[in-house]
Amino acid sequence: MPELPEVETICRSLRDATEATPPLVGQQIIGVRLGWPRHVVEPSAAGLRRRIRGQIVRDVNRRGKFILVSLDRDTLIVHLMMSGDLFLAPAGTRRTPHDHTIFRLASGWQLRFRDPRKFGRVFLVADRETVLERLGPEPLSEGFRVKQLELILGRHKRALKPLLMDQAAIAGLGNIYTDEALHRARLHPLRGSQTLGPLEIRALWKGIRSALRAGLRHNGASIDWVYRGGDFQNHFRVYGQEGEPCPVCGTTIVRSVIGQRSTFTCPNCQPWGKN
DNA sequence: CACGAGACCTGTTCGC
DNA sequence: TGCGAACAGGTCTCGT
Repeated sequence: MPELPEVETICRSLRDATEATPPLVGQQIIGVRLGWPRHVVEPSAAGLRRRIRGQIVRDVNRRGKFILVSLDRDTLIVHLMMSGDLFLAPAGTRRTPHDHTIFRLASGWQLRFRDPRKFGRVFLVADRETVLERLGPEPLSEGFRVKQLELILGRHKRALKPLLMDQAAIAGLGNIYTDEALHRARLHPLRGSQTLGPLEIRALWKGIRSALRAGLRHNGASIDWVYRGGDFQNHFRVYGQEGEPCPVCGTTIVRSVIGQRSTFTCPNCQPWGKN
């Protein structure tokens, strides 16, 4: 479930109290259960258990697709990968077989990392930059200007789609939002990054931001059995819409495979070969 | 440097 | 109904 809007939505839900759950900020971690120790990249499982005990959550933020839980001395970093979810639950609540990593809180609540496919990752580090240093810019930040996108596109000689999904180029885009952004920009995913004209670069910049903002407005997308909450899946223009009419021109959306990922395009709005 | 294939995992859905 | 294949929001590593 996790691209930038879904991860951001989860961060907000953890940071802020709701009628159902307390805020994570201010809570003290008193223990950890590691049902799938391979989730932990660093330090060792034993090191994580020892170091995290007693630390209080000071803030919850996001960088790219990473969730950053600021503690007194360290930062707990979680990457949800394909199937992860991070949420608060009362200690008494029954846990599913996929609630592998559980942080026990002094309040009696638990921070649970549920991850059926077990691809997710957990870090506990003093310097978060050791994990985040390779990430590209935040596409929704103030500083992300058309000029910066132009530089990124020009630095490489790659197809647009794999470049946009490269977290070192731009942080936060995944398979869904890349397709949605390219459709908004009316660009084919296989266009060479260095072949775009000024108007196309501006259109791509707008497309990226508007696709992400739309996702955020709907609290992200909930597709499979994973994730709850969001309903952006009901507003996809091309992703998963093979055989359906393009909402812009009515042409039938087609599916192809690019970089081993399903890719959805409108052949009319995003022509290939004719430009 | 750019790209494709394979690995890492489990669950759901689709076709026969 | 049953069973295997295909597929899933991500990233890493290896070979060309």
